[in-house]
Parts: sequence; C-alpha cells; structure tokens
Amino acid sequence: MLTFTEENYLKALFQLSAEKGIDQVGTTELAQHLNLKPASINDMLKKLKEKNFVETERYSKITLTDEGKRRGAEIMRRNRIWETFLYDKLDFTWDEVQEVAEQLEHVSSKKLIDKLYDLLESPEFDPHGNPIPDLNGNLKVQFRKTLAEVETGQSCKMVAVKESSNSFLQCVMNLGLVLNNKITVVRRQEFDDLLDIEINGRIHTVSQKLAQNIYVLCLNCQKESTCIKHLCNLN
Amino acid sequence: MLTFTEENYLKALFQLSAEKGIDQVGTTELAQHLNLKPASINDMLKKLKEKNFVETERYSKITLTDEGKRRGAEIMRRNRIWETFLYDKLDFTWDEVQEVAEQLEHVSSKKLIDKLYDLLESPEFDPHGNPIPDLNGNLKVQFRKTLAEVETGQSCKMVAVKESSNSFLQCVMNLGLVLNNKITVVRRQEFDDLLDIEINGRIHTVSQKLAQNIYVLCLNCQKESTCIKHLCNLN
DNA sequence: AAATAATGTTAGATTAGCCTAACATAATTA
DNA sequence: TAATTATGTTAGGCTAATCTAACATTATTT
Ligand SMILES: [Mn+2]
Ligand SMILES: [Mn+2]
Ligand SMILES: [Mn+2]
Ligand SMILES: [Mn+2]
Repeated sequence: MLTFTEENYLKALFQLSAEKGIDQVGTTELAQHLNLKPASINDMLKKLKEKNFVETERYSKITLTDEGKRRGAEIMRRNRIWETFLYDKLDFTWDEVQEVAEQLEHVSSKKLIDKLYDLLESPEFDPHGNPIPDLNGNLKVQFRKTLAEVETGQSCKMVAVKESSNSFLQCVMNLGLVLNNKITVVRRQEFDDLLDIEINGRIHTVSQKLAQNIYVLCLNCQKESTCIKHLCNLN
Repeated sequence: MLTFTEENYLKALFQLSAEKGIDQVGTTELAQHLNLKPASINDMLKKLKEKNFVETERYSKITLTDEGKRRGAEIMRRNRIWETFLYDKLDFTWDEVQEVAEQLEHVSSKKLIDKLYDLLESPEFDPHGNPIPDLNGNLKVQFRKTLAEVETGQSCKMVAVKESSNSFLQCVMNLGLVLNNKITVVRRQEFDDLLDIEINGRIHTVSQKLAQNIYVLCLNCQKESTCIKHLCNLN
C-alpha cells in the first residue's frame, strides 16, 4: 500500500514527465510543484527508490520506473474522474474541483473508481480538458497549442486550460469562456502584447500570460488533431 | 483542521457514547474499538484535551465536550451519507460500503457533503439502518429492540443491523434478509437457544448471536416508534 | 481485608514526513 | 577560464502517531 504522500509524489512525477514529454524530473522542480523544500524531496526519493518506483543517481535527474508510471497514472486517473464527478453530478465549478479531488484521489478502491467511471459514462476528458486514462491505460491525446501561438485573424476552439490556480480559472470564467468555445484572435497590440479576442460575438482584451495558459485546437487542422497514446498498463 | 486520526477518535467516542447512552468512554474500550493499544489512546487524549474536544481526569472516564460532539457527529454524518451513496448509486453491497466510507468520511468539504445529501434526496438512514443527522444535527431515532428480544409468535420488521463485520453482514445476506423485511419468530429451541424465524414464507434457523445483532421494530407498536433527537449543532 | 483482575498511565523507542542550514556539484555567464 | 548562479545533497532537528514494557490505580472476588 502506498501512503497518501507517496501517491502525491508519483502523480506529480508522472504529470511533470508527461507535460515535458521527457522522463526526467529535477529535485527543485518537483519541490516547487509539491510546495516542499528540495531536502524533503530527497528524503522521499530514497524511499521511492527503495520500493523501485524511481531510478535516480547522485546529482542527476529522476525517472519513474514502469511500476512508478503505472501508479502515477492510476492516481491521475482517479483525480480526473473525481473532478468530472464533482463537476457533472454535484454542480461544482471549475475552480472548486481541484482542492476536493486532491483528497478524493487517495481513496483506494478499484470498484469505486470503476463504478464512478461507468456512472459518468466513460468520460475522455476532465472539466479542465485534460485526458482521462481509460481502463487499459490509453489516453486520448490532442495536438493542441496555446492561444498565444494562434496567428492573428485565425479562429480556434478552447479544449483545455494549463494552469490550475483559482485566480486563473476565475479569470477565464469571468470572460464567459468554457471548454469548446470558439475563439478568434482579432488583433495583437505591439506595445504591451495584449490580445483582442472574440468570444460569442464580443471582443475582450486579454494578457499574454492568460493566453499562454489556454489550450486550443485550430479550426483548420482538426482531422489529425487527436491520437490514442498508451501510457502503461493500469492492471 | 483536524487530522484524519483525530477525526477517527472523535467519531469513535461519539458512537460509543451514543450506543451506551452515557457520555463516558473508557480507555481500553476505545482502544479496542479503534484497534489500538491503550497507551496510544492516552497520547491522543492529551492532544484532544488540549484542543478542548474531551474532558478527562486521571484514572477516570472520557467525556466529549460540546465541540467534540459536534465534530464527532459531523464525521458520523459524512460516513453514513457516503455509505448511502455507495449503496444507492454505485451498486456496492452491504458489506462493501464500510471500508470505503471509512476513507471517504475524511474528505473535508462542506459543499461536497451537502450536494451528495441532495443528490440522495436527504436520506434519513444509511444502508445499515443507522440514522443520518440532518443539517441541523437532528436525528430520527427509532425505538427498536433486537430480534433476540422478540417474543415467540410475534412478528417484526428489520430496521437495522448492529454489528458491522463482513462475516456477520454476509451471513444476513445469505438469509435473503434486507432492511424492512418482515420477520416472524416461529419457535425457540430450549436446548441451544436457536431461533426458527420465518422470512418471506420460508423458515430459517439462526443463532442467538445473530439475533442479538439485528434491530427490529415490533409490528404492533409502530405509532410511537420513532422520535426526533437533537444531537448538537452541525453549523 | 487481602488477593486478584481489570483498567489506566508513563517512559522510552520507532517511523513517516517535513524543515533549516551548511555544503557539493553542475550549468551559465562574463 | 574564473566567477556566479542554479541545482542537488547531507546532517541534524521537529512533530504526529504509534508501539512495548513497566508501573499505578480501581474494581471485583474470595
Ligand atoms: Mn492528493
Ligand atoms: Mn483537472
Ligand atoms: Mn475513518
Ligand atoms: Mn453504516
């Protein structure tokens, strides 16, 4: 059995690796993600290495083993399923789900998570647009870019958010933006990098920082916009 | 914020007090209930006293303070709501809910528990027939007796189970007994105290021990069989 | 009332998970 | 290349929650 804390570490390692597309995570990086000090990370790494969940050598980066990946993916699956449940069935808002799902993800019961997944009708994405691994560890990956990268004049569809902080999510909600909304980049201001975007016929001005945290699919390249990626065996 | 462990202690104290109908719990008794050693109980009691959740003097019994009761009742409410959710919405069986609810009860989110309660349409009893405190801390109490106390020839209705062990619950399930079933005590065997009972037209023989763990309402005294009891303010 | 059993307490140890402060190595910049 | 900055490690300390073993008090029998 994994402890609550070990689960958080494995999920974090899995997420950071996935985001970067490379199986190497740094001590400081992980510490920042988990709001801990690098020294604490080292203590825990000793334990995770002991248990064969990570591989790491002195002064080099951390890599998850296959078993470590499996466990990390499992927690990620639980987290996203719970978020979906809270959002779909209990009227939680976008910015409320994270905190509660962070706790619920640690409840260990295969039956529980599988039944929830059924109840939600096998969702492919969580409320933030992040993919949920299915029962075989397969993930529906979208080839998305950030709103900041969309060319002026182009239209796109919001499919996910990057940041998960409340301040960011509330900001997006205030714009009236929800997943699958169409966004058109109308204009870019040279001087301060602000973007004028059109949502539902209205023009809003947003910062570069905000645009970098919104994932979109361009409307003209949707044929090859998703693929199935096998992460690891969840059984 | 209470820790996971403190919550378990307060719930246990609250339950034991309630079952006994007296606000005094012993160290050893509590240790047994929580599967711990008496020495560990003492350590934790120091902390709970510090925080004003219990009152206790050297070599005497433990009493919950009002605030301690409130917290205990809150965890009990969460536990029973989760059990009901698992049973009603996710097809868990009688004997499966306990273990998972024991974990879920520690997720702290007022909104979560209130929304679940709505989703389940304000249930008054959990799958084991135990009452769920409502939002004001009111409980629907039934004046029940055990099946062992029912006179020969009398009929009654099963409203709850006492024990929560899997072996007991499975035993009851094997008899085809579910809550609200009518049971008639047909015969008592002098020699070994076994009872013959009739359920759905079939006769079964059951032990005294089993009968002592099944709560029933007698069919002829149903007018005054329940009352509302105010436990404590849950807000 | 004395002996015995039951119950409660204390001291001292252990483990998990975190910290700070000092130090070591690696990467970047001048 | 030398200095500086960033990153990673270690030693030593802290708290929460548990344990065992020894001891103290209270309750129950004889
Ligand atoms: Mn978590
Ligand atoms: Mn999410
Ligand atoms: Mn619990
Ligand atoms: Mn129950």
